[in-house]
Amino acid sequence: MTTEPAAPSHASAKTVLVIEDEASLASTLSYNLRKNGFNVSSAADGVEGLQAARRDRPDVIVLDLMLPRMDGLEVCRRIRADSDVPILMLTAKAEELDKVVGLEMGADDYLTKPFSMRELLARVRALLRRAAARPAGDDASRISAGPIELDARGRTVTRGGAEIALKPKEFDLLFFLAKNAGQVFTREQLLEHVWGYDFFGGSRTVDVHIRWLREKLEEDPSKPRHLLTVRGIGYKFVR
Amino acid sequence: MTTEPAAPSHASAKTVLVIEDEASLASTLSYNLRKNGFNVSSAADGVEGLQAARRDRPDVIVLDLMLPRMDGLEVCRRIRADSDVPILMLTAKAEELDKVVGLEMGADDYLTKPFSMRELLARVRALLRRAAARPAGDDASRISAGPIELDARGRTVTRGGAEIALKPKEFDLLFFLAKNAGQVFTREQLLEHVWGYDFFGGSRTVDVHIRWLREKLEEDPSKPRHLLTVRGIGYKFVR
DNA sequence: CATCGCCGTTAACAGTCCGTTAACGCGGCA
DNA sequence: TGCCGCGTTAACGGACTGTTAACGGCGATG
Repeated sequence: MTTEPAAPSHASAKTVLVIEDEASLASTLSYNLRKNGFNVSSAADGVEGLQAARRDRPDVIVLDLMLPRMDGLEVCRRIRADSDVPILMLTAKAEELDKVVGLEMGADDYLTKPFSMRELLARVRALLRRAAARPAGDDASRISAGPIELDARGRTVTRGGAEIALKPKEFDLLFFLAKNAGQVFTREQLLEHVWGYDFFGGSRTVDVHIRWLREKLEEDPSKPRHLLTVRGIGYKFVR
Repeated sequence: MTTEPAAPSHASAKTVLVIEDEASLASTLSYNLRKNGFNVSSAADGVEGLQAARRDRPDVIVLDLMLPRMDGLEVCRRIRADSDVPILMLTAKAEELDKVVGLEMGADDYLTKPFSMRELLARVRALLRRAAARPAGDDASRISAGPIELDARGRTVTRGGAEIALKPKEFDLLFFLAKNAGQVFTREQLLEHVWGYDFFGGSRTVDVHIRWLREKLEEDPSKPRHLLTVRGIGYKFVR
């Protein structure tokens, strides 16, 4: 992970996070982006990329589909779990389009290799314009429900101002449910969205995490007011 | 709009609406889509395209950005006003991307000319897969009948704003009847649609559930106004 | 490199809720 | 009036969920 203090950084300069394992491409991207006035940070595999995304809060992310340690789709999905940052995906072959269905995973745009720097820059700029045009309060990084407040940026939860310590999975699950408040999800849906499409464990895991969340969030865990069971279906979060 | 009972839909040929003014491209698109098993309808300008979209209810729309009479963005926006049909936009130059911001307008994907038929087909298929994967009940998920309101996403029912607790089967049965309001169903039909084709129990089960629903929904359960008996046939829901 | 501690997962058990069925009563229709 | 269809109730058995605890892995830490 290279977090070189980026070149001449204007106050208005936007930061691009490049997640790309192929060294030559990564440096070409960084060079050209910097030359065009962007701050650039980079990561060489999926896990580092995810960490960098959460830490650096870039304005745009350029994300390769094929990555060591965690593939691009999974990275994309996890970033999307608590951020609306525009994501431009890079795919090696047109055939991978089928796999991408990337927009479904939450990517905002994609490019098929090989591509010109000119095109990449155009798309990065387009994504930034889009993001700028988006209403400011549209940021889904903060969610509140009664006395409970969620902050995706710091991954913190407070109830009545007091911070509540949640384990990573607990936070992910709670945040997903809160983001889609009012909607019921089956255990399988929750596993797919929160745990990941490649999770093959049993669905009772969800129950246990719900139990723990209730213990920490609900006034009376045996009579939950927010994390509700929908018998025969699954769970939902209500404000 | 057909009012048949919503039954499991079998796989059938999907319809693509092509809205493109350039005749040679339009016919190439139609030819290739048909060759690949799609039904194709087409329109040569924006106004016709919008009409066709509303009339034909296609499964996917391929929409050129530059069109006579009404441009693609406007068509896209108007289609989105009352439909979630996937839209694939075609742009003449990469630079138009700037203008497109197409996804923001509600398009689901786009292609820059020139493109290969192979790529177009891949993207059309990807859009169809996306649409198919989208949870059913994602639209038409809210039904109201007088003071009674149904929400499929949260599986909640309210009467006059107050939430009514229903058991899983009760909700399924009510939702099915409400979705097909005005139509009479025999007990066997209800068992097939609500319980499932593999249910082998007796039909009196339906009666009991109707009874329970009346108890919870009707002002005077002995004189139901919504859940009506059709003697000798079965039941129906009226608004 | 070893150890510790945290977290996620799983299994097991208990309790609750729900769906089904049977039985009886009532009312309409022939 | 007799039969058939429907309303109504209660009870049983099973499915689903709540709850707890133990296990194993993984990263942190020294």
